[in-house]
Amino acid sequence: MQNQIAAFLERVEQCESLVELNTVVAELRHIFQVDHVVYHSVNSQGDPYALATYGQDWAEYYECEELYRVDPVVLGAFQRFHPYNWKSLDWEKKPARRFFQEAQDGGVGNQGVSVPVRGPHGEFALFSISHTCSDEVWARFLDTHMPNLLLIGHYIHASIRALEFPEVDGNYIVLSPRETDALRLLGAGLNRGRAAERLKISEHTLRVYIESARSKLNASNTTHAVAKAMARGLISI
Amino acid sequence: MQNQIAAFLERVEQCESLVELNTVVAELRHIFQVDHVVYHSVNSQGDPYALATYGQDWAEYYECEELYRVDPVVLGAFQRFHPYNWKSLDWEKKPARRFFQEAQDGGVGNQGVSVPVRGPHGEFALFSISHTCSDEVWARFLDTHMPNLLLIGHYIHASIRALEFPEVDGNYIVLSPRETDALRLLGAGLNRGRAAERLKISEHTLRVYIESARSKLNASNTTHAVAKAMARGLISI
DNA sequence: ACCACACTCGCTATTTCCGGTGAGTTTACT
DNA sequence: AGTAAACTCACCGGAAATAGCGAGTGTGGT
Repeated sequence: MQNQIAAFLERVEQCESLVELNTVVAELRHIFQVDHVVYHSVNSQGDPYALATYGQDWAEYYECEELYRVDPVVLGAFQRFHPYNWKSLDWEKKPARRFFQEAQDGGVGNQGVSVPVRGPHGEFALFSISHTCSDEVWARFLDTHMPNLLLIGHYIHASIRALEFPEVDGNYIVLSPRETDALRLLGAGLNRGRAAERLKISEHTLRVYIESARSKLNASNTTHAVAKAMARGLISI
Repeated sequence: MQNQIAAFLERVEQCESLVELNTVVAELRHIFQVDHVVYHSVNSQGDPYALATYGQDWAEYYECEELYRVDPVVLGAFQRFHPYNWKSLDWEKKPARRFFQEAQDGGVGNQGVSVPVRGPHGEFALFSISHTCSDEVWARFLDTHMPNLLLIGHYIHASIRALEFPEVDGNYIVLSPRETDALRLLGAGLNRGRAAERLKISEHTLRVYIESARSKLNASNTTHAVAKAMARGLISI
């Protein structure tokens, strides 16, 4: 089994198109003997991408009704780090119960597990597996495969990133150390006065850095500059 | 070997204190037969945490001189997702070359690999392993252990989170749709007037959203709020 | 039925930021 | 050895954001 998974990861890594990736990922159903496998970006914008083995009816219904706003799996993803069993989520609320029923009818299955995947540039995606079985069988499955799921989710994400951004270094922007310092402190909530104090320079000098960073980043104001710098991975707060 | 690693992951998961975790992680040196193992949070705020087997001299020097500002390993981490070989970084610039030399003298080793780890709440950490050996030997090591390193980094992070925040749901932040809209537009460079126009609401109403988002995020100003929201994956520009 | 919260609107004073114009020293690449 | 870029400092007027006081509606959960 572990060999099968290692081979699968390698295949994912070597995919040369999203279509190919799609078919490779769908094969996981056979490897794990489960009903469905899903990878989709949760992020509101950027690269909306979904790759699912669900029936088209359910997928379309989910999309049209914007069920991600109600789906406990998605909502729970924001606060979790490790792969989590769907059973551990809060299904008590009325909309959640309704959603669960509809998902069942849509063929999703009564058991599921999801892996949150966070990338640079704020990408956020979910890799999930769902199945129909008893709690005991499912618990055993999770016990064996939690680490594998984490790996698979990350490898799929990495592959998609590689396919979508082949030339990462094409439009590189380099901020000087002082510019970086300035944006980092501003992003951390300091105003110009305090940031200048912290860097032991005059506020005027600090302003020069902000403005040069702003012009490099083609940003219209400080907030924009900080946001762009974060999105490009030039700073982190 | 894979059994050893599975056992290690389990031990990490069951650690009941940071001290214990520290010793457990240090044992990785023996499992992998490498010089050093490091886990440290890169984030400026939140929970500055470091766990390293480096000599104290180097660690203190690094800290005092703020070498993270120059360290290509840290700078490269911001835009990477997958574990990356230190050799793949840009060591051409003068400060980088100097840093490399100093790190060598500090006993870090000439080879290394790092795993970026991103959590909810905007945590960002690096798990790294360094060693002294030839490129060929190192390449073989990476070939075998890349997936393991990813797992280990994530499990350590999860363990630290569990120890530091036993009550995960205490400090979770949810922005309302309008608050999200507001921060996204501000992060995209619009000023309040234009953002309000875009959302077809009065500027005053927009201001209310900004302030409620600011208070939820515990941010001192708009820039801070946008930065925090981005770091947490609540918005993306 | 009530409470909490999301959504919508307005005014004023104070603080902070933006844009434009300067100049001088040191460091680094070619 | 020359050029480019980073780093440091200063002034001023106008634009924008923050802080402080408000009020009213609609929805969802206990």
